[in-house]
Amino acid sequence: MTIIRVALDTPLDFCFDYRWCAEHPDAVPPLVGQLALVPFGRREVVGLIVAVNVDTEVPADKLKNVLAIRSQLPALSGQWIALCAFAADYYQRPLGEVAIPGLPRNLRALKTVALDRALKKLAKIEAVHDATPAAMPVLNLAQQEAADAIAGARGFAPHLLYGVTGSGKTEVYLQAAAQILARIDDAQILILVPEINLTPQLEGSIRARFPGIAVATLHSSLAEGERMTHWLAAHLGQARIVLGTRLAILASLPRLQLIVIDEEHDPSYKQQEGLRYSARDLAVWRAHQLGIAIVLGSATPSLESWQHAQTGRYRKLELRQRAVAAAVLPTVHLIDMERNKPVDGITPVLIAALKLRLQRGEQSLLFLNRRGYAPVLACDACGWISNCSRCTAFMVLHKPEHRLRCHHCSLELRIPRSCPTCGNVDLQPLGRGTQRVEEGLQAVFPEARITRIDADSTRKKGSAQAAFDTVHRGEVDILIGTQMVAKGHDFKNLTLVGILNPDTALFSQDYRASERLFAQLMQVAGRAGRAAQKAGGSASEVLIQTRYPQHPLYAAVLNHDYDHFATELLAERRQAHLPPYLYQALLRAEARELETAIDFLTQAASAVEHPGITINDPIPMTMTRVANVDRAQLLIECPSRPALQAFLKVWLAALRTIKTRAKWSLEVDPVDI
DNA sequence: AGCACGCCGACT
DNA sequence: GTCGGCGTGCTC
Repeated sequence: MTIIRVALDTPLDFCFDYRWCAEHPDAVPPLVGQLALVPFGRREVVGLIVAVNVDTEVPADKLKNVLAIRSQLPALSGQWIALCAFAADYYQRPLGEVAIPGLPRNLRALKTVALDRALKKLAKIEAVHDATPAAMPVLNLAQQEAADAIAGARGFAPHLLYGVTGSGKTEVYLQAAAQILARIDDAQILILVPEINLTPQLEGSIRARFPGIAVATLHSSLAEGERMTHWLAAHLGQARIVLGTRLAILASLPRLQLIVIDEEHDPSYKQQEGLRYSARDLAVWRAHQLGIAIVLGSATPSLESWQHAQTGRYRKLELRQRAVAAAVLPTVHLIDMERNKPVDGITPVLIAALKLRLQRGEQSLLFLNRRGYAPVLACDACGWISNCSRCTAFMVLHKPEHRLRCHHCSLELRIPRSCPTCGNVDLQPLGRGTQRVEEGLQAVFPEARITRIDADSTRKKGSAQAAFDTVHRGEVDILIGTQMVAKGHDFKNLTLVGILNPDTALFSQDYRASERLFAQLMQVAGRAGRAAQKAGGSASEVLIQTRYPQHPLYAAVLNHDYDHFATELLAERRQAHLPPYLYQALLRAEARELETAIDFLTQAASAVEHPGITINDPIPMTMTRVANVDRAQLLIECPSRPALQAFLKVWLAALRTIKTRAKWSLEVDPVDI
C-alpha cells in the first residue's frame, strides 16, 4: 500500500493524501507527475500527483483510495511541476490552482475516452519530410546578427529584440528558430503572441517556413478536442513549434529550447482574472530554469524589460531599419486642435488628408479608442446624465441599436425619448465614439466606402475577419476602428492614419497610461506604409489630433524616438519610487456595501507587523461600483522583491483568519491600479 | 471553490 | 405545510 500526495484545484492551500492499492499484483505504482482521479468530498476530481510514498499525518480513517491513475498519459515532468510551484508561490496561490486549470478540460474529465481518442490520433500522425519550405528572405545585417546571437547563445540568455514595426522581428524569430531546430534534433520552440486571432499571418508563415515540422497552437478559443490534441502534441514532444497566447506559457514542453515573446509589452500577457500571472515574467523564469534563450520582441518595450536591457541583464538587439528596403517610416504630424477646430470631431486638416486619399484611391484608417455613438447622454435642462444604475459609470449611447448600454455590467435600456427626471425631449449625446465618427464622415464623404471595426460591429463569430478581409481586398476607403485595428494587420494600400482623441491618457491617474499610449500610437502608426512605397506615391502619413501639441510624449512619437522617451520615463519612475524600482501587491475586496470591503482592508492593514513594507490606506476603486458590487483596494509596496514575497506569505495566512463577508483576492505585480 | 446541512420567511 | 434564502463547515 502506498500513500500519494495530490494537488487539487481548490483554494485550500495544501495538498491531499490518498491511499493507493494495486488491484492487480502487476499494476504499476503511481509516479510523480501523473494525473489521478480521486474522491474529494462528495465529488470526484482529477489532481496532480506531487509525491508518492509520503508519510502522512492524515488519520487512517480519513484517507480515501485513489480511484484511477491516468497511466496512459506520460507523467508531467519535474520541471513542469517546478514551474507551476514557482508560479503558485510567487502569486500566492495553491499549487493545484495553478497546475490543474491549465490542463485541457478533457484531461480533467471523469472518463478517459477523449484522452484515449487524442492519443490514438496523434500516434497515427507522421511528420511530412518531402515538403519544400518557403524561401527564407535574405536578412539585413542587423537581423542576421540578432538571429545568430539568439541561436548561438548557450545557457540562460534573455534578449530584448528592439525594432520598429516592420523592421522584421518576425524574420529574426523564424531564423533563430530554424537554426535551433537544425542544431538540436528534438528541440521545441514556444512562440507567444498577444492575441492569436489578430496574427493569422504569423501562423501561416510559420507553417510555410517549416512544412516538415509539427506546429501546434494553444489559445482560449480552441475547441476542446483541438486543445486536447495540441496540448498533447506539445507534451509528447511531437509539436516542435508551439504558437500560443499567454496561457501557453503553462504548457508542458519537455524539449523546450527557445521562447519567443512577440510584442512583449502588450498588456494581454497579463492575466486579469483568477490567477493573475504575467506570461512574460513566467516565460523569463522558465527560460532561466531550463537554461535556454528567450527573446522579448517589441518596438516599444515595457519599462521593466527596457531597464533590464539598460543594466545588461538582458542583451539588447536592435533593428534600426524597416526590413523592406523601400518602405520608410510614416511621417507623423500633430494637428493642433486649438488652431484647427474640429467639426464633428474631425479637423479640416484631417478632412483634407482623407479627401486626398480618396482621390488617389488609397486607404485611410481613423483610430478612436471609444466604441459606441457617444459615451454619455445628457439633459441640458436639468443636468441628468445617463448613469448606470448598477455601476459607477455612464451608459454609452449606441445609436444603431437604439440602446443605452453599460460597458461594465452589460445593462441595456432603450434610449429614453425624454429626460427621465424633467421630461425634456431634447437629450444631447456628449462626446464621440466610433459610431458617431462614422456617421459624421459618411455625411462629409457620401460616396466613400466607410467601414467601422469595433467590438460592436464584430459581435458575430468570424465577422471581424470578414471585415478585415474587405479592407484587404480594397473594398473600403476609410476604416474607423478601436484598438481592435491596431494590432497585426498589414494594410498594403493604407497611406493615412488619423488618431482622433488620444489626449485623455496624457493626464491619467495611472502612471502607466503614457507608456501604454506611446505603444499604442506606434502600433497604430505602424499600420501605414508597411509595404514598399509605390513609385511616385506619397509617403505614408500619421496625423494626430491633439490639444497638447507641446507634450513631450508627442515629440517622442514625432521623432520615432522610443529610446529617449523610455529613458526619461525610467528616470521619472526611479525618482518617484515607482515600478520597476519598487515592487507592489494589491489586495482587493468587494462586497454589497463599500463599508464591508473597507472594513476588511482596514483589518488587513494591521493584521501583522510589517517592517520595511509600506501598506497604503484602503481606498475605493475609481470605478467603485460594478454590477451592484462595491470594490476597494489596498496597495502594498516594497523596494525588495524577496522581502515583499516573505511578507505576503505571512500576511495571507493572517488574512485567511479574518472573518468577513467581503470577497477578497491578492494580486502580485498589479498593472491596473 | 463546491457542496451539503440547517434554520427562518412567503408562496401553492 | 414546502421552496428557498444564504450562513457555516468540510473537503485527504
